[in-house]
Amino acid sequence: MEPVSATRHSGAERREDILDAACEEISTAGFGGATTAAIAQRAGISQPYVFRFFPTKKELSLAVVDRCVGQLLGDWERVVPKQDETRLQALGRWYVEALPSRRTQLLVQLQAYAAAEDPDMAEAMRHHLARIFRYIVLQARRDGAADPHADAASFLSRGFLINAAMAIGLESALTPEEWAGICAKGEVARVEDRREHPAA
Amino acid sequence: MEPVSATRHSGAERREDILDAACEEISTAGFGGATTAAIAQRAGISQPYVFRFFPTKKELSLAVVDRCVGQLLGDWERVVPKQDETRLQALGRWYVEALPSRRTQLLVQLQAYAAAEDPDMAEAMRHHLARIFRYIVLQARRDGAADPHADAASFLSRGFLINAAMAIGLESALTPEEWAGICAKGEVARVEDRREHPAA
DNA sequence: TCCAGTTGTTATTGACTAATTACTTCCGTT
DNA sequence: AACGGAAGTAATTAGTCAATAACAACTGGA
Repeated sequence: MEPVSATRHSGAERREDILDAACEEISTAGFGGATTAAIAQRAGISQPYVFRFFPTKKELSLAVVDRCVGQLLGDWERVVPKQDETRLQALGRWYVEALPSRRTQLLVQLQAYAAAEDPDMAEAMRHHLARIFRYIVLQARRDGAADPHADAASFLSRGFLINAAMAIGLESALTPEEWAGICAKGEVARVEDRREHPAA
Repeated sequence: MEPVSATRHSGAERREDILDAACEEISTAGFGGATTAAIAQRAGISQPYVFRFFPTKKELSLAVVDRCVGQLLGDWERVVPKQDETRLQALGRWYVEALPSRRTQLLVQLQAYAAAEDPDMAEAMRHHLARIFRYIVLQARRDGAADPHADAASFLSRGFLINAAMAIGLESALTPEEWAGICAKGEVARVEDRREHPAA
């Protein structure tokens, strides 16, 4: 199973390690706050070695967003609707079910919108958002939706709310029913009747 | 009109100046990226003087989010529904119409979700999100909505999408009709049929 | 006029960070 | 066995940033 050497990896492997580590760091610290030192340490390499694969931090950043959006769309490709379930419903169900395991992936995207002061990042996100929107519209169309664009926009909106709520730890501050209410398009639990700091 | 001295201001005035400047800087650079030097320069004072009013950058940050959320709710209080318009529809209309003038205010909130690695910021945003959600539910209830929580969650979701889209400059990359489609709950224009980089 | 409180600045520091340079270590090939 | 390329590190640097300390100037009142 793979080379005997425990330390030396191939360039391609290291690149993936770095991207993995960068996703983790960026998901919490943001694109500006994540340091190449922390990314390197998490990847198990020295800080300067990062620059062997990505000439600047910015190129690494753009590679990270591209990867996360690609993973999201890749995940969605593999979602199969259950019986009596539309494609959009299946995507929505997956979104909530896979939330814990895809936390990093989604938080990186939130960070990317926040980092849009950089024109290159903004352009990248316009591109990626168009990709995602396009995919959702396609599925809505296959579902035979009367207004695929409206349904897609609503679906997308809910995703943004969920991402933001997840970022501030609302899922662990709410009861499962309340959290399900936030995620669902229909029923929503009575969040506003709780005390101001439910987690305290 | 006010003291003759062009340079010296009262403490209360300076505090407001600093908060104004901090909002501007944070809206683009983020909470981590905004520097006290840039904030001070924008406010027309020296960098160390900022710390006379806010002992740490973190306290300034929390004051900024509190201010922006307060402004949003304050703005909403002043919205009056037109004829044949529900309260929620009026709030939504205001949101889109006031977008250019309230850009900073809304971007700061996006930045706040991204800065939620800090537990204090996360707790503050849970608190603020609850306030906002509570207010929307109240209006939906007054409208006689069948499911005020569901309507409020949908309304809130749309706001998150709009904020993120605004952050990446989607409004200026789209035709007015397309942009209106993103903002509206009903009709949505065919964004996905455009070329990948519409602004280029 | 002098005092005390408020307004404000300059200079500095210690910590941190992206990026560069120069060097070393390992492995497959001939 | 030795050579060339790939994998990887240590040391450093120039710049940035939040926060502190010390000092200066203005203002209103007794």
